[in-house]
Amino acid sequence: METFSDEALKRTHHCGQLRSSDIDAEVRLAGWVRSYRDHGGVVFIDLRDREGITQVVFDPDVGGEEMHTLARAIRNEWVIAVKGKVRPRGEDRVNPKLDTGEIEVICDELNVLNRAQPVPFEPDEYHSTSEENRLKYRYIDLRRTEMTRALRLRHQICRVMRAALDEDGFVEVETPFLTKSTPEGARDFLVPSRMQDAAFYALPQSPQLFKQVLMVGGLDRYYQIVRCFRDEDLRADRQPEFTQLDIEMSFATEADVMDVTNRIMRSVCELSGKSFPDEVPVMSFAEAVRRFGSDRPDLRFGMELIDVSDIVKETDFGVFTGAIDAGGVVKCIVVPGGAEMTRKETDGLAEWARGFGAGGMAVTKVAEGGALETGIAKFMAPVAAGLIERTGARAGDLLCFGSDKTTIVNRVLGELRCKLARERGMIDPGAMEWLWVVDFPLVEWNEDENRWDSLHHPFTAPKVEDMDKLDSDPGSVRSRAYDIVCNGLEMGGGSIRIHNLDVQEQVFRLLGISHEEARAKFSFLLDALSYGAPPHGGIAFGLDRTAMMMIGAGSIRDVIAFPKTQRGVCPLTGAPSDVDHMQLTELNLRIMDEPHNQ
RNA sequence: GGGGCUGUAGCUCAAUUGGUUUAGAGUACCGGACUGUCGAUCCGGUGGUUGCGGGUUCGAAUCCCGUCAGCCUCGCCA
Repeated sequence: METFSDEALKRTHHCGQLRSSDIDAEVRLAGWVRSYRDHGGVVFIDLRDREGITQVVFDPDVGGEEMHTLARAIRNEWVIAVKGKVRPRGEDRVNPKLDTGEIEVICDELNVLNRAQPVPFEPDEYHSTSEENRLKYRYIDLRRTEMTRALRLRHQICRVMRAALDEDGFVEVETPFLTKSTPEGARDFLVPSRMQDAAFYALPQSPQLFKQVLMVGGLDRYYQIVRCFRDEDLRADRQPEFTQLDIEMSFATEADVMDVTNRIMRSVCELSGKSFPDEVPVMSFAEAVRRFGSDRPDLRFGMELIDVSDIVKETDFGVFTGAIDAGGVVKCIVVPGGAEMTRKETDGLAEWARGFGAGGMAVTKVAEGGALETGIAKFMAPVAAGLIERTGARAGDLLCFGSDKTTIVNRVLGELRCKLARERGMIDPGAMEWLWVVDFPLVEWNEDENRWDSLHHPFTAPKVEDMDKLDSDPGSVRSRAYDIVCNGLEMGGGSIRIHNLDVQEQVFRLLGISHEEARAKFSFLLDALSYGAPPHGGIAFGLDRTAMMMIGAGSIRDVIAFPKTQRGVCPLTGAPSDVDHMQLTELNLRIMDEPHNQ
């Protein structure tokens, strides 16, 4: 083991700090060896810490033979501490790639703090490796400036969020992780109780009920940067544990929550050098779905969905007329310059559309003079002029049609416009298009279970003016929910909550939750509502997604220090793993089907 | 659970589409040379169950089947 004095660790500067103005200063640096260049006589080492890189020179004439011999043995990723003098490099030796490139440190005292085995990959900008390796050796991956930058920006984001909320009188309160399983929503992670046989805690999917109880408790304004847990399949933007900025406020309306949110996101964007509008546009759910086929529309490009049902029903094209007769719609999008797509490509769209439950994808191209050609051109010929006028399509454009039930058409064309925008380079990489989506339906019909499900959650308040339809026409009742969307990603969502016990019980009835079930699952909330609950509402943001967007990362794994793989495995620790038999016994648990998991 | 892509030295990739290749190169690592490099350079060397298991074939990294892992995605995620 290497020995060194405490003095060796007393850094005077970090590795990204020294400049020409520091020349002749006596300094101590410590860090990791990024590369070494041994010239036999003089040795150069690039020393890296989280702040940057400084070149250190080992010259036997300055530091002595013993130091020089030790310096020659140094390898990549060893941890060393040096003492020396800052000196200029001379004009022809300046390294413009480094912030510290005008100077170097000529070492007179070298301490090897720790050696390193050859690393599985080198954490510099010239090498890459599989994400699997990066996660397994995360401690090496984290040395990369890109990762350091991501984690530090994430920290800054949290900091400005806290600052903005603190300024507005919000109080950060912690809520339990060992809590009660909730009936709806995602699958819970369960934690067996040792003290109570056959009883389980659940890790919270969100602190929803606790924050409402805090409002009843008079906290008035609460927030928390908090971990949430959902046992569902993973995606690029979904981890089984993820972080939310969770907010709740009393005596608040939709506008109040949206104001606070806008202020926070503006600070976060300012910090990250991203744009945030003075006024965030607000769009109803119905309009978003009608025009963009999505409740989280990406406004960085056009290609809106255009209803052409009334035009094409005059044709003899059975696919369209059949869909309309069955109560569906025909809509289309105009792909600018899309006529250049090949037959193979447009056929590929039809195949792709089937993946979303559509029968296919009809296309046709706009030629010079407004004529249609290829695809379904001959069927559309009689209404070509009407289509051109309605859609505003120009020569060289491609028309893509969806015909089916309204929900399927919106879905397919909504996905299609995003896919084409991506693939055809129609997205300005620097654009940030923020949007509030409001007036969501309170419930949606669940075909499989034959019942109404909450769109948001069961505690979302219905709009006062729609209350009278709660029993007669639940599907048309709008809720007091709102989502904030950026570039087609849902960044956060919330609602004004139900604060009245009668209304809450009415909504439970609508959702098919019996009085007994409601008492069993949420008696604490129902009791709380009956003891003087103030009107209140709030919102929750995906912090990981926010950080991902601000850093421009492709996956939330890049802004999480220790993320899990798609199968929920942590490559670093190997979790999840089997446990000692004694631990199971203590919990009164037995593995039922051992081979199932092998 | 379904669909797609990927898997070859520690790492990043080749291997003329089944055939003189003992599966190569760069980098890392080991040894040597070198007092101004900066992704140092030069010389030499170690390093392989081609993810794993079957099969087809005179012959498989290459074709087929199965399986495992990673990524993307549908379902799922109030």
